[in-house]
Amino acid sequence: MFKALYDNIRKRINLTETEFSECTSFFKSAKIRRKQFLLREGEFCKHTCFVSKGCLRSYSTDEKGNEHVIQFAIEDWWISDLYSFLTGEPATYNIDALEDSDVLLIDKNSQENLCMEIPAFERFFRLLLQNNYIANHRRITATLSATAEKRYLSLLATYPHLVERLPQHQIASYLGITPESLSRIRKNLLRKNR
Amino acid sequence: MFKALYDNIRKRINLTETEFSECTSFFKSAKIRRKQFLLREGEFCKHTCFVSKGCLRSYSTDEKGNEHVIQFAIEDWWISDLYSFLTGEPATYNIDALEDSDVLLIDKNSQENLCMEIPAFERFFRLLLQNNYIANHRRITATLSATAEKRYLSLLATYPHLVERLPQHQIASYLGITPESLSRIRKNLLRKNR
DNA sequence: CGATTTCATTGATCCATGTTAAGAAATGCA
DNA sequence: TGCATTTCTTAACATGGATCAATGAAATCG
Repeated sequence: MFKALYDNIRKRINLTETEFSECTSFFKSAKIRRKQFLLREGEFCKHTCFVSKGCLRSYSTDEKGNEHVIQFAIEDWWISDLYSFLTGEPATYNIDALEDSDVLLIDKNSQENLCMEIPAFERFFRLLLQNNYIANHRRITATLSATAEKRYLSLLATYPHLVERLPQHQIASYLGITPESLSRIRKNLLRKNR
Repeated sequence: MFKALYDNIRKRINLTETEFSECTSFFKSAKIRRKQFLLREGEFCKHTCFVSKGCLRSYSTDEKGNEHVIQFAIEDWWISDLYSFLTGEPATYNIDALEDSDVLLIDKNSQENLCMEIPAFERFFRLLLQNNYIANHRRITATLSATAEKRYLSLLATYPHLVERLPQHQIASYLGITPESLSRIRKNLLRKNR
């Protein structure tokens, strides 16, 4: 079960086998069934979460009750409300499962202890933070300068498997448009390609 | 000249007078005249910048040549391409001055040395990072869920002085709309308030 | 100071996306 | 298996914001 985590970590830092088996004790594993919540808006985000199977998403809800997907996380991805996790403020996002999922959770204390024990993890978690940063960054630039169609194409190019795997209205929500609009955009693209 | 910096730092961490005068030596001061650049897309962002007088902005340019303002920084604000600064990748933003400005610059090495010398600065820079994080976060949520009018009102409520001080087309660019649209939105709001 | 550029406003028109509503297809569940 | 729910598509219409063009006002510069 920890194999996926090991591979994920090794993509970013070097660890001996021994160090890795040490590190696993800082994580707890959990199952989250479809539609179950890992975090609700207003709660405190205590964990950073690694997805070893399934798919989670984070999203916010506006006054009209519309959901806006912030991030998807399938196998080999990390997810959390990093802002709440870092600051200790209440979460502004919800995190729930779109599919029955297996996850590994590490809480703030464990994260700090792990960094004490194996300093390479300082770097690892900093890199996770940076990735998150980059993602936000890209998203802001994309929303400011690209049409929905372009953003869809870019998502499709970067994560084709995601687009195939998830319901279209979730993708639409991520892109910041309605399911109807996405449906139209797709139809249009088909027409163009013929 | 360092008074503004001192006040800014003291808002976040406690420093003795001695520590502060030590810390000033890590910064270099500079003047940036209106329309001059502090950073251009593609260069490496080597500095974090504190504005003690004037106003800077960061912005990206899309394929059509349109500018999209990412952030404004007037007196008492910090600005940089944090992503480039952190990762060492080339900058994706430009930073230039909207008014003749006085700034204090600290480069990456100095920042690290400063943290070694006065560990409280670890916390300080982490807080700057978090602020940036929060700003991005708010921006994403706002663009996903609020109309241009609402975003304008919210900017006006949070930073009224900014909106008064800057040319309207810069505000429009920050909001992700054209100057014409902003002009109409304002006209509309006036009508509503009468 | 006048000349030039930048900025803000307005109107006309266009287009992308939202809204509402309905039905079809797929999926889940009893 | 069959009914209920979820998902996707389509269409008609509404709307926010973009684009284009023109004008006047304000700021900047030589």
